Amino acid sequence: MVGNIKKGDAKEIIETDFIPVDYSHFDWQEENYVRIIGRNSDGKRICLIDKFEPYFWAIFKKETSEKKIKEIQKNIENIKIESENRTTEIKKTEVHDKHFLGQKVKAIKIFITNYKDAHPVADKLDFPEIEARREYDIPLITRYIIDKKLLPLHQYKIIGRNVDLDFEFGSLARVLEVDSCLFIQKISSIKESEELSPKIVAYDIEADELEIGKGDITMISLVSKNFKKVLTWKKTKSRQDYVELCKDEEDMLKKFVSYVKKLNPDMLVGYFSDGFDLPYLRERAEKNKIKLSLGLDKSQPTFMRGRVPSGRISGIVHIDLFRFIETVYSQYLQSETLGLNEVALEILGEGKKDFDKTRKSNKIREDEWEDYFEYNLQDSILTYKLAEKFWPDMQEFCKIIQEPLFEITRDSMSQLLENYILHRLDSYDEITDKRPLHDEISTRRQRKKVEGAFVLEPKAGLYENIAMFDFSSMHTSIIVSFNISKATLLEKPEKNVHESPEVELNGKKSKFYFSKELGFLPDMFKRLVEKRKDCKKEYKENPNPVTKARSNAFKLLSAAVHGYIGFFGARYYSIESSASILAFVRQFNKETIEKVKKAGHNVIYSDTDSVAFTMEGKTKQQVLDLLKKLNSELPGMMELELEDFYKRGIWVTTRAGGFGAKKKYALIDEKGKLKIRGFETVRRDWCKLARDLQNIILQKILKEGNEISALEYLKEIIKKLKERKVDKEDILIRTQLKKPISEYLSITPHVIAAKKMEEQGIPVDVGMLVKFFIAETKGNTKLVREKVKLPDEKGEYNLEYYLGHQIIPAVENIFEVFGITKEDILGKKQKSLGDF
DNA sequence: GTGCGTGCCCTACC
DNA sequence: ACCGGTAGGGCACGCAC
Repeated sequence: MVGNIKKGDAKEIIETDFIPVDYSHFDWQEENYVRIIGRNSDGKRICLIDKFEPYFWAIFKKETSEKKIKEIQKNIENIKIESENRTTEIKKTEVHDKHFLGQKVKAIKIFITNYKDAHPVADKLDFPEIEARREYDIPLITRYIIDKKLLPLHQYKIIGRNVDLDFEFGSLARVLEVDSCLFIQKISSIKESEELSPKIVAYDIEADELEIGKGDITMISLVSKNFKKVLTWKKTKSRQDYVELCKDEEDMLKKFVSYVKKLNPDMLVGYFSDGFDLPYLRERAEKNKIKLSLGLDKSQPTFMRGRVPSGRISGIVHIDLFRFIETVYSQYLQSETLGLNEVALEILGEGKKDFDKTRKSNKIREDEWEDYFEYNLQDSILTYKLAEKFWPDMQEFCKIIQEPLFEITRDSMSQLLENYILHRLDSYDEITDKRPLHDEISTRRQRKKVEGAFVLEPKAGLYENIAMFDFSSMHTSIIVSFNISKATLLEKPEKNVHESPEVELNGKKSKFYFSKELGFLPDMFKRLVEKRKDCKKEYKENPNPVTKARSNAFKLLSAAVHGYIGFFGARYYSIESSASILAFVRQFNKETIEKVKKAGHNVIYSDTDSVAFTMEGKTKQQVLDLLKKLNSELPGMMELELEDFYKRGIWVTTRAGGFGAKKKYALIDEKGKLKIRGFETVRRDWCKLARDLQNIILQKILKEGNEISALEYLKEIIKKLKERKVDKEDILIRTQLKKPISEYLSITPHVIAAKKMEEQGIPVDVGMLVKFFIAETKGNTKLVREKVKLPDEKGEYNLEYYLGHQIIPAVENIFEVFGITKEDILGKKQKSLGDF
């Protein structure tokens, strides 16, 4: 179905299929245009250009008369703003019946020449009849996608005319490295559409200094399908054919650009590349006085400021895979850090090559460079493989959220959800509410915390035959069932409305009321949760990477709803809603506990949306019947599910008060699979020795139902510790550095470790995991921090510390359940370290 | 000088 | 600035005795 795609033949009409990948906008003759880069099914790279007509809304107060509206419309049409180099005028206006926050309103759609004029024009509209001005803060591309329905990664049929490269859009279209450039005339959807098979290129650099641009870049690796390359200027013999020797750094940078052009990727993927590789390349290009013209329009990468700067390459989607994995996948990863090595090991079963690159390159021996190249190449190989692995996830998020790949791989969860909402408001005829400004954000941030969920204190002990119920998507199903949102919140109680339990907000106790007329957000969230259920079912029936990714995307979005409503940066923030939702959460949780008790069970534990209880001799069927009964009593779309049946479970006391410890338990299911929550086993800031020990002890106790062999095992480990046979790796403590060293008020062991690293010239970054161990020291110091040593420092581990502060604390409360005390473990008579 | 409460800090659960 | 409330627990520190 593809026409004869070639550049030239100005104005010729072309028809082609097309999948949008990269979106940007530009100004020409003071007007806004959108430029979309994508592919057709022949793999040709096509650029589409479309006109964008910017507009925003002015919403009238309820009682405004038709006459007054017409009058104001005229006034608005006459607005002119003179600025230094141009005059801003209103192109046209239209009066529409719309909805705003669920209310029917009359609103004027105000079309302006240039998107940039939206704010100044909006500021001019100070008519008393105008209640609000909205949508001047919607990003241009978002608006374009919503209005034209040209969704990223969907396939379309496009009819367009060849752009006259000599006359239209200045040199913009002419310099573009694409197969064809069309001005859009018609977009139509395709029924049996194809998916994009993206061309991915992964890259990675090695540099002498970690500070951006400070040292030379010694090598750059590039990996794509059937392609691998390491570029370097280091003159050393290499037997590997993938190593290409460049004259100098400048030549290497130029070759990098030319290889990227030759490979012609849709996506250029790095790992941490927003924060390291791309800005480094850009800086070094500048130092070498050359242009890093990676863009399809030969432009250099640009960096948008944000929490982390985002590196954008015109026409090619630059993806920092780390950022995407961090938001959408980190909760599923066991890895303690999200570094390339650990993530790749867990997901691909393959890690980085072993190479000590902490040395400056002049310290690297001639014969070691070969390994360094291989190390560098491997990083790109891993990045490439991860990109392939996560492509279904990126694709599904992109299709569901309907924002471009560049955005969805960098957005936080609440931004993703907000974009999901923005792209669906059209079907409710809703005008989008505004993004909070600085003052509003600080007010929101200053408010007192609202009371959260309820957690039941467990009674410590070993339990047999346990069942657990939990509410599915509890917060979201409460929102839907009680129609909770900013727009459905009523100012005062009315007849026949939803009423929240009493909540305390800013020191005042009150109830909140929500209309029973279905709100657009509750309706949208209802669809979201239903979609989540459908996709979960789809995945179970047909498990594959795509259905898994889709199911996961809807799961994450459903789970983010409540957080979004209470998030200070949200357009649809509503603290009254958030407080009400949490009050309902507490109420339903407590009611469920009571009902389960009343049915004759012993409720052991409960946290937020779950209840764990013993079977008390009842059959599984009886428990399922109870579940059915409880469900029949729940309102709306609220639903209680069976989490699972468990053979045994253990709850312990807190170290401090001897109360039952919350958020800390271990269960074993009927297949022998363990579910461990909160214990040191799952905490990365405990040493491996203590964690592994605790894990095995929990396993033995839960499998066997008693402590006998667990105790034997413990004694073995203590013996091994005392004989100093424990590996160094197993006694390392890892703690994250959450802020710069200087900002710490209290100087803890991990801060000391970080300081030591700094002294040794090891780069210390915020967010890094600091590794250290507690060593035997001379003198009579009490402070742990004075015994801190870095992993490669000489010294014996501190026996007393590891016994008294790692091993014993990790198991003490577990054995206490069986009436075995610390003294029993260590030998009764000895005050210090007894021997067995 | 010890011992305990408190604040800081980190990390987990949901 | 990028979901937030609930919770456990280690370490340092300062006050009470």
